[in-house]
Amino acid sequence: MTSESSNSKPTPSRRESAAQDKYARILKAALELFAERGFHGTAVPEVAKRAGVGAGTIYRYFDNKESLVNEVFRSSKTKLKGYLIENISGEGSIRERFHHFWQNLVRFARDNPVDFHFLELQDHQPYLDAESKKIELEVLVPIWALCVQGMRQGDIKELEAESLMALVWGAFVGLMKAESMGYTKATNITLEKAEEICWEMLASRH
Amino acid sequence: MTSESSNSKPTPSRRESAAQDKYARILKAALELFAERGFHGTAVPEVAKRAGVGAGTIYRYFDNKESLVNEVFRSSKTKLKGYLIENISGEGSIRERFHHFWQNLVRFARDNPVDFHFLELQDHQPYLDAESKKIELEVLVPIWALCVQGMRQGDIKELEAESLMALVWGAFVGLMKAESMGYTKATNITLEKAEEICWEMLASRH
DNA sequence: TAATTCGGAATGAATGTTCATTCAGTTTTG
DNA sequence: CAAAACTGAATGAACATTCATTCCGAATTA
Repeated sequence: MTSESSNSKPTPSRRESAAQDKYARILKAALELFAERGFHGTAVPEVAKRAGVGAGTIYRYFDNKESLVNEVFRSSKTKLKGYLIENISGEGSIRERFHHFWQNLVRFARDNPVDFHFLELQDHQPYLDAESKKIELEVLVPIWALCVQGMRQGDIKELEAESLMALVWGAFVGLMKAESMGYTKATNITLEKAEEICWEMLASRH
Repeated sequence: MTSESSNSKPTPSRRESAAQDKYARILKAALELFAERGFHGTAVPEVAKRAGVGAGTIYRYFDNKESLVNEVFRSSKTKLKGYLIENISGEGSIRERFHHFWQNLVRFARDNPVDFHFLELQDHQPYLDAESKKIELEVLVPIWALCVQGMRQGDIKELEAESLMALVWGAFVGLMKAESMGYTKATNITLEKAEEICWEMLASRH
């Protein structure tokens, strides 16, 4: 987006790397504030302050506030997508693949609590643009595939895949939300049990 | 809050009932807009317009915007609480009582989609006052009691009740959210299956 | 190499807008 | 008619965005 010589230079000149760094800092600051206070609750100059740049600088990297939040959203979703595809599309039983999926999800939430909070605890619909919606779907594809194959093999219940996914994903989010609200502590033990419990949601009886 | 004779007559003078009506209209308009655009995304004069009152009138009934959103929150939570306690605290097997709980939840979401959306699809934490937080907990009590008794009887898995509740509640919310995003349709059939699936989350293996 | 020039990047005060809240004047009620 | 309720234009604060100016690394010169 920011630097990027057409094809020639692999030397990222001091100026170029400063720009990359600045872009990243703005994105990070925006993520943190949006996660904490929501889109409308966050003032652009606050983002600038946290990123350590002038307010005007943000508009050199992003068209406007809405485009900023969309890039934040895509960045977080892409990160999530990266976590979720690990080990998933591969071999192994459906149960094993579900185990990988679950672990990936836990790992993502643990490694990136702010991204997770931003992605799940807000209603993004009103400002998402087409590209963001596309990425949103891409994230679901590998999980959907897992469900469908599981059904074909008879390991997973015969129910609309979308609904099953929503139940499992919702359960996980519910648990994380309960933790962030201080109702419970998502220990390793709890998460392992939750995995088993959620698997039972999917697993067909025998 | 608004009228309220110190102790004497329940004769709701024309003025009093007009006031009650106005109060209700403001609350309803605020709920709708907060559900749709969030707290910060909603302008007070918009609420006034939708309620069909002057902007200043809102401040005769509510101290400020934050107190308004808290009253909306309490109103919705109280409504939810009303639905949830029906048939729950009574007799019957744990499974039957779970069935009632589930039906109450479905009924609430069906009868009050806007309240449901408002309650579940927002991050309220930042503006909730003490009384609102208190009501939030009250809603959970009967469900918590169900879990605990179920565990004592050996019908429900031995896991922190808070975590189990979070999983089931989250699963339901996930399903509703998927529907509101157009990923799936929460038909009666789907909801019945979802009930069975969620019960299996709770049920101890014999 | 040291001095000078150059152009895009960065800045933050300035701008016009939107918002929560107030209040002076008007209407309704009893 | 006095008191209370209501109204929406007015107010000042906060906001998103702009833009005249400054800054800085690199290219050019000597």
